[in-house]
Amino acid sequence: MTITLQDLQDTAASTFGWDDLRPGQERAMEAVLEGHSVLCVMPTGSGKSAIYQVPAMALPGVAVVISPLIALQHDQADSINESAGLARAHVINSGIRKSELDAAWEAAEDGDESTRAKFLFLAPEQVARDDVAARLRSLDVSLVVVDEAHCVSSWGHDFRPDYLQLGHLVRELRVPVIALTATASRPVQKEIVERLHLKDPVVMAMGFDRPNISLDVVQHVEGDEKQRAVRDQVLALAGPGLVYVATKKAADTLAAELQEHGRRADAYHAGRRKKEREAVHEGFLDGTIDVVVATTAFGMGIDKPDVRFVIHADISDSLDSYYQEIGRGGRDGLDTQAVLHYRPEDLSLRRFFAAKSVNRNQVRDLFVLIAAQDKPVKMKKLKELSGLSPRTLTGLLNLLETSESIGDGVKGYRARKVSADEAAARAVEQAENRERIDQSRVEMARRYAETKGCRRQFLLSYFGEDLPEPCGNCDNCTREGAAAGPEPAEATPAAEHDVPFEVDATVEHPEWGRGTVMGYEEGIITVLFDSVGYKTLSVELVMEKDLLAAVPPER
DNA sequence: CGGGCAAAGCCTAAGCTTTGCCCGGTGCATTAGT
Repeated sequence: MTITLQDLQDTAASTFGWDDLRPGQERAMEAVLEGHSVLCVMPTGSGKSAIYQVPAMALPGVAVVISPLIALQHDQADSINESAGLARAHVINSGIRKSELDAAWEAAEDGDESTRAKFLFLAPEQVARDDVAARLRSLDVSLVVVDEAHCVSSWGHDFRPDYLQLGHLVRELRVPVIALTATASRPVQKEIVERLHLKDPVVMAMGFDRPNISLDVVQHVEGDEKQRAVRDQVLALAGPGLVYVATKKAADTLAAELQEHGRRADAYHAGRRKKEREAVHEGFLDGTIDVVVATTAFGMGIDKPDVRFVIHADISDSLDSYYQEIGRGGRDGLDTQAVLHYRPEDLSLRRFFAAKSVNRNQVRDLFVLIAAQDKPVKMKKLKELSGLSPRTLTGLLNLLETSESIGDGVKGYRARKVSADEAAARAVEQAENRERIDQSRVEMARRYAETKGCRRQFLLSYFGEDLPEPCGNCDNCTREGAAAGPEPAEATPAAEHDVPFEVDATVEHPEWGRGTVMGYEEGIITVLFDSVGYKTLSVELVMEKDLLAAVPPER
């Protein structure tokens, strides 16, 4: 039986009550029907979920949906089951009772297509289990969906290492993959495609610009004074809003202060009880809480259209994060404020978090252990043999695998022909690259905070997009004096066209190796180097000294 | 890396500065003990 676009439209209408599919949704679904994988970069609330829900419902098999937060999985499964009027979506995780777990698997294995489960929601940690992976392999799987796919790129070997193992599942199942995310710069998109082993994917990225969000940065010298400024600003602002802070303690303190001043505010961070977090989340959605003061814990899955301000009391760890956070404002298209309160000292905490170290001896020992096996060795066996914690083990395996010292573990890990010292060195190098890149992302956030040019041009250029004219909706564009007079700041308009390399071109630097041109801004070229991360160079200097060489694109 | 707190230091009693130390974000799963 061949499924047609018409079938999908029928399913969309009959099951979900969506009478019209948007062109972008149709294009993505068509690609899936043709057997292609799809990477969708679209803002929350733009109908991203439909892209997998409709085909999954129409196709005979089961869609395996990978999502980072169990709470989110339940919400999505519930909403599907409500639409379908039948339990077609099941959640599998450690908190589910045995009986329900059995029921979920049985529903997925059901021979009767009219009652068979259509969706299984799992976190990557589940997929990483050999028994779960084996059972998934035995199913008739129609699709693999990776929700919040940017996590594949941002959560490395130390936090949720199982995220990096998702590629194995994709390789084994050989079905179309739909990767969904709200924000992913070009390099992040590239990393998602590589990590998930997407072959020839259809990439659908909507423009990043959110012109209704005004961009401001307020510079501070003293910490106390910044704290007061943030508080006073929030007190003066109307409407639902978010305040991002760097630490849990700061979230509690500021929320309490706002409450004392009569604001309906509350704190959200991972240190609070589950019940409390849920209450804050719900209160924000239904309008009983106006201001949520949060750490990075708050964000994913929040779909509230009328957030009027997103204030950062502390700078984010990257512009990727920053853009994601302010992107939670103004989804309704109305005027919204994004204000960053900046102190250079705040960067130190971000640099601290970006610092990741790897124990060379530990990697070496693990490699020696794998090399000593006479046949490919499974995760479970390695856990016993090495005595390492699951997280450490997975993290080290990721490093050894991406640095190509061991095979991919799908049928067990096998050492390649390298010496143990070489393998350890490569793995350490791999981790150091990652750290340099993360540190350089912090550096780009600093440059954003300190730029004298149009903030939006800077941000969009970071995401590989060109905004030809200054936006007129950021502090640098509207500051007194900046707008007055004929093009005062734009002293070198001619240089704009005089760029040595296209955006996205591959270039080579004698010291930093290969990189990708990210964009231009005020006579500065930004290049993301594979091993050292973001670097900015003067265009004039690059041209004068021939600092960068063009690398022809790969065949 | 820097903020914040506690203890020590200063040098003559009560209060201020310096020194030393620890801590800091995201969530899954799992385990021990009620």
